Amino acid sequence: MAKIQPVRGTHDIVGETAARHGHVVAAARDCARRYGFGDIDIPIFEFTPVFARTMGEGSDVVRKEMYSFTDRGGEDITLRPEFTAGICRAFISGGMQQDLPLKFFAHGPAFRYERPQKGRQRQFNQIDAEILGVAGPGADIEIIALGAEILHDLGLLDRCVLELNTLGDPDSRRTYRDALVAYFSDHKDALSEDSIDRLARNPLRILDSKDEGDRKIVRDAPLMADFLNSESEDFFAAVCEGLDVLEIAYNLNPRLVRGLDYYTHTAFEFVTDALGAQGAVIAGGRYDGLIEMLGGPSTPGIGWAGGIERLAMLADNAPAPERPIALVPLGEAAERLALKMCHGLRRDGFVVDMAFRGNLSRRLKRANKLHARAALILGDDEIARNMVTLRNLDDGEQQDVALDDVAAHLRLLPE
RNA sequence: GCGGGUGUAGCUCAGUCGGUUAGAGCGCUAGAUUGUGGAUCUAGAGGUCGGGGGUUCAAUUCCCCUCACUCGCCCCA
Repeated sequence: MAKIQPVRGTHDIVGETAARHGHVVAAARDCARRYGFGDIDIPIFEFTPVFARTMGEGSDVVRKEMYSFTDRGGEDITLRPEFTAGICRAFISGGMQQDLPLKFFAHGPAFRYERPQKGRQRQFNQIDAEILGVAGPGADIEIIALGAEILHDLGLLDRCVLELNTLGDPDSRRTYRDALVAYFSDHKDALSEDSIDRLARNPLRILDSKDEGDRKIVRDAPLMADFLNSESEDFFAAVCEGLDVLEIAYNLNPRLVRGLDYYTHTAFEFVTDALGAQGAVIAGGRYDGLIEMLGGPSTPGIGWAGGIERLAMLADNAPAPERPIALVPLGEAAERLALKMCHGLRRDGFVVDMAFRGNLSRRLKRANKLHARAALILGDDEIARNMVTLRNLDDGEQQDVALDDVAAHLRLLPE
């Protein structure tokens, strides 16, 4: 390591990027709040089984992407690769059964050991929403509507497509899975190497293969729709009907499957073609058996996660930062007075910048670089008259303002 | 984990068919302007040419390895 470097797949988020990330989180949380979701903040690491058991021992995430380690007390710990399992664990440990239904919004970093690409880092940030304790399709409709509304608020909804599918209840899923295994086993010699591997581990995934040969075989594969029992069928119909009422467009995609074991019924992805291979910006589904898997009371759940980096790359409607007022003291007496004035104006709610050093010219240059609306120039002349020079930096107009009237005059300035 | 591309100043990039002190634009610093920013002009700072090894009289340039980014696969947010 000649030059000090960030660890592979990690990024420093500063400046414009930080503003965009902040905007995505703020917009999402604000929207979630209007939908009645409360904030939850969970640990960044958990005992490894929390993720290993729920996501599935056969899933890629568990098999090769987890940041797991033994801590100094000998505990087997994993940095969270997602939020859902941790939130369900929190639900169980916190004894929250009596408060059902619960609606949670969370955001923060997650970790997966993968090969980095644009929109895919090893430490990445997610927004996350979960509804616990609602068995009916109302939760599915609301959670998808929330995702759509956040995309709308970010100005991205018309650049995304909602892909929708159902995996049915566990019974339906199991019979379908068996049928798929039977079908693909008959065509095993024509399948790609990857898909032969999937056949053993996660046969549903073959439906999603990009391999040309696989696609041909998939074309005639049995369809989930034909294996849904009537309850699952009715459930999915109700979800679709709700989305129709809300005029949320969706694309029924029978090949949309999820890689994690805990999903049942509704599965969905908001995808974009603007990010290359990493098209999913918000994705999730129903996971009715998950909490039980963790040893909790049988409790239905549904949720989604969104990639903040991906959303931030697309969303260009972040509000411009508020333009500051530059305070420019000249001389020692002025420094002291300005220090106090600066504090007072900030307490009054103004965004105020006071450079730590420099003459008038330098400080005005800095003010200009910060895109300040105005400068308050305070020198011996002004102090003698109990005034301050207020310079509008957009048009160069200057006026003398009494020290006591500064706030009032600043309020009259255009943004 | 597999395959392809890229890596030269803070940023965006030229360039060297192997040969003295490696360039530009933008940005940065200072001055013209010791109390007036943006524009202009002048000057300056800033590079072990991603890192390590090899070939050679000589490597930023050729070869090997490695690291990082990037595109696709895999997987996923």
